[in-house]
Amino acid sequence: MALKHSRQRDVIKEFLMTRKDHPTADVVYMNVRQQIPNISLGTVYRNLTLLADIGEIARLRVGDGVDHFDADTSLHYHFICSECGSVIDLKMDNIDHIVDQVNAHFDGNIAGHVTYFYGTCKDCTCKSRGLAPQSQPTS
Amino acid sequence: MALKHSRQRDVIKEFLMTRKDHPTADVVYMNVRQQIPNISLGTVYRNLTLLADIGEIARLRVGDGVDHFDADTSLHYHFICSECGSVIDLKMDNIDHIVDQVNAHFDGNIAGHVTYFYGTCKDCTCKSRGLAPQSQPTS
DNA sequence: AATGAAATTAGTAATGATTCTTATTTTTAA
DNA sequence: TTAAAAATAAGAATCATTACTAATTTCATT
Repeated sequence: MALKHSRQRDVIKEFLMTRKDHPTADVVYMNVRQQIPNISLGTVYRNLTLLADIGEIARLRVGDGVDHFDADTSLHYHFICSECGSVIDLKMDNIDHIVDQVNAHFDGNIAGHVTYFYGTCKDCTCKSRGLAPQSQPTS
Repeated sequence: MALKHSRQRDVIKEFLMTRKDHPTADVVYMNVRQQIPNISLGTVYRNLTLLADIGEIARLRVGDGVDHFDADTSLHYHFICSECGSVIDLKMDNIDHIVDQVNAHFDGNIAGHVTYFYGTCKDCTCKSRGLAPQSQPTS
């Protein structure tokens, strides 16, 4: 099944490249409709899956029950805010060495690992201290 | 809302303690029905969630779209076989030190991290080599 | 440029895990 | 014993995602 060009896929990929906040399929759908109003949600899902399968984008599973997508496929790690749910890129060294610790006691083939960090992001930490960065009512 | 005793919850917890393969809610449901035939799937979900919330069991999200549950709440890591989907306990040292690397470049509060390993388990590695441990047809 | 097979799409139905609702039953403190 | 609070069974609802299908688009070959 040779890949054929599609405008829908182009627009999806281009949108994702403009965002560094790791949007969900639904967010991609809502934004891409500004350029292709009658695009189908199924088309968004299919193309996100296809792009992830061929390695052009990354699918992020961060435990919130919804898949996130990232146009940056370089090795990096993510932080998920437990309060607002935002997914933030982290600057840190490669930690693949942790796999070595597993190999020492494990029969089987380790292909890799998934690691993400969670806690409270800067904005939510400020808010909970009553130092809301913008004017936001305390909910 | 003071916790009240319930046989359903007891049986669910007891079942989970007999298993080290991290069953899903549905597997818990099917097994627990042998002791409480008319237990409801909703009751299983509610109690698994409750037990996880009070820390008596752990909820595992391993990226396969289904929650797994573990009666062993001590710190340990898991391996997920990409072929058969089994979730296996790993023996390895605490790797919480990886959080230190994040703190160096991150404004916000890191509460912890989620790490799991994936690849091919021992059994599936053997099978793919044509060394099926039991008599299994090549699919 | 025309042809046609393969790929893609829009629209919609289906799926599957999980949560919610409600009327009924169970627990337990007083 | 009683009654309020908690828990339950059964089923409906939700939500993300996938599957289906008929129509459209792509593109290598005429």
